[in-house]
Amino acid sequence: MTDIIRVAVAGPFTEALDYLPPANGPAPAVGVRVRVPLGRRERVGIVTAGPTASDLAADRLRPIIDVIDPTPLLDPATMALIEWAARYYHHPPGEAYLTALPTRLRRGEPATPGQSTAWHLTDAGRAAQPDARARRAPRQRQLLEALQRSGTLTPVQLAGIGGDARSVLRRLVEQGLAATDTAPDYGLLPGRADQPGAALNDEQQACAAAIRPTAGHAAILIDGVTGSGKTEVYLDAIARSLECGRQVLVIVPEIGLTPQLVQRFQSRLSGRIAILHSGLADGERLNAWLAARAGVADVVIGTRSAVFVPLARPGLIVIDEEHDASLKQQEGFRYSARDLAVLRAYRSDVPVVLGSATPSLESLANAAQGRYQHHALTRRAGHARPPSMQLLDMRGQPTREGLSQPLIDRVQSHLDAGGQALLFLNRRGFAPTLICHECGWLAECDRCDARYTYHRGRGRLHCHHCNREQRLPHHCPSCGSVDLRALGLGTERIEAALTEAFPQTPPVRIDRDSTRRRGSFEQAMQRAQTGETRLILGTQMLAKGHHLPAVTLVAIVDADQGLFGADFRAPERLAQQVIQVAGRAGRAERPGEVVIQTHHPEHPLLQQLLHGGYPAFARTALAEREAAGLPPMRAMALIRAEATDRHAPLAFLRAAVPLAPADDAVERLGPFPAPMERRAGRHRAQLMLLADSRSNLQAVLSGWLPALGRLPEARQVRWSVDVDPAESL
DNA sequence: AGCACGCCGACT
DNA sequence: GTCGGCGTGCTC
Repeated sequence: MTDIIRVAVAGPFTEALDYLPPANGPAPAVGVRVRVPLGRRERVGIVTAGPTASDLAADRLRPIIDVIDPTPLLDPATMALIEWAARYYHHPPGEAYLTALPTRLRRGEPATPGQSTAWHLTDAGRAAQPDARARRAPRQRQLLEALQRSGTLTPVQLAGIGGDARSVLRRLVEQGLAATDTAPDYGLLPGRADQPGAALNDEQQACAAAIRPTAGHAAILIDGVTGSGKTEVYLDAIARSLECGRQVLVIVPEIGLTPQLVQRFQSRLSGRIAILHSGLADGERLNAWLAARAGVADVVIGTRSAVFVPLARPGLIVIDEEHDASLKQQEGFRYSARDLAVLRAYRSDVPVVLGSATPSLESLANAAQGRYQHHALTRRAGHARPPSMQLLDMRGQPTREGLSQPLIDRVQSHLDAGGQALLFLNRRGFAPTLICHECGWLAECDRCDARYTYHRGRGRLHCHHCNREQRLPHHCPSCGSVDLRALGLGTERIEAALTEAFPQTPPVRIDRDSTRRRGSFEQAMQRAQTGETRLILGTQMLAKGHHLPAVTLVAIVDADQGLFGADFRAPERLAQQVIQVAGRAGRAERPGEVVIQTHHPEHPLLQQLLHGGYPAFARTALAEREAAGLPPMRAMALIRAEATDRHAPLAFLRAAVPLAPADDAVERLGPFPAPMERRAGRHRAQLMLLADSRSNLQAVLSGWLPALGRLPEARQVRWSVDVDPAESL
């Protein structure tokens, strides 16, 4: 038996691979990156164990090519978290390790931060008498004084001085008065702590008091209505953590990591802040990651993947908008940043805070079972009162492009009273369907089982599922009629209807189409926030975060689409959307009003929301999930398969069923075709597993999945497992 | 996932 | 006679 090193490399391997130690030099430590041969290629991998014995025949072993890191890149806790996640989500560990690393480290580049030049005075420079300086050119004098004042000058500070400071400095260096050195530059943002926080009310105080940075692990769910000041509680807890010398990790949904949020953190906290999100340049991302790992950053604000960032001195983890589906990766390594953050906090023995105005049913169930502390923030900050909510029965109502007369009247009266109105419709484009009035032909995408959405502004048909676009046909391809009509509602159409109904008050539309240009979202929001525009309409994008204090009316244009979704989570999503959008209204002095257009005013979900708000809805929804045997009461996993061939996905899943380990504790549903069977030219099917316990589910998956890859049918499909799926479509 | 090998169709 | 299509199989 030869001593080998285990190395996790990207590829379809369920385990790390065995390698001989490098020919020249000692065995690399666990946690360092190495370059290894794999087939004809060379790969970067992470050492996960060794030296140890191999089960493999010696003649199949190849040596490590070289060792990249002098010291471990990943600490044991981070490695254990990634290993655990790879097993739990049944994803190859090598891929899990590499997705946890910034691109540059993945490619094997050195783990060193950016460098910046800094200038300082030499002894000669310091010794130069003030009067001697006085004889110098004014620019030189200015820089000498600046160097004297601040000790060193960095490029950022130089930019503040202006002019061609660099060439003046070069002169000073030539004269021996100044010298350069290089210093690591992690590109961190300074916390300025120059704004006082609002005093916490008693609810916020009780909640903040429960977050004790040095008292070990606790999971705290902050269930706070919009405007109740969750962020103030986070900031209070973060500041106390920083005072204890601990780092804080804040995880936010992709869309939540806005400059405004960063600004707010900077203005309220001291210490250095690192930002981690997908929009960063490779170098910036590497710097932020290294700063977190080195303990140079005190606060790390990041999206999903930041849950894996190593921390030198972890003290607190915050997950904002914990209900948000974007915290679950939807392809490849399908991990939940929220769930992993809770596990990580537990293992690091630090508190974790989960905040939302509309907590996921998962988190509410955890709270009910005593695993999380549950803190409700029921009062809005300042004098803002909760909005009143009202259903508008659409049945039999005449409508103008989807707007009922009562809704138009409400909008008018709010505008008359000097308020702003916000209309929410979660469907962009002009209309979701284009139909031939002569023969009934529908404009359908030829790659998806879906209809084209008609975008009038662009004069095109657009499939929202595969992004295929087409010019608008002049006449029906089936019968030749020119009477093609738009059926149904989209934001463009509402915009047109509003423009006509309120000619004096031009609306601003905020959706992915209208905000495609860089900065146009901020611009539109600006117009809404300053009151320059008093009619605001849009999608999803409106529901998140931004304060619109002058909005007094919020209208949900069409609640019906969310009531009968195929996904069992559709009602939860609708409720969250309604509450989040409603939360935009009446945040200032004026009371807000929320109206919901529906053809199903008697629907229990709407009735619950209306009379008991989100908590009442959640109670009912949890009872329904319990009765139906669905998450969060039971654990779920999906096995998905897709292929260009129509029959292959179902054939694969049917072949898979008999290989499943017998276990009565795990219920199997399907296989069945996905609700939208064909998408982007691929046919899709799935098989659902439900179990009373996660460990039963895991046992079945572990005993089953390895056999699936060996099925001949597996070669015809792309298949994947999704543990705790966020969408079961 | 890559990247080879290998065994059948249309081309300089 | 080759160039190249993508089915099949392997990587420690």
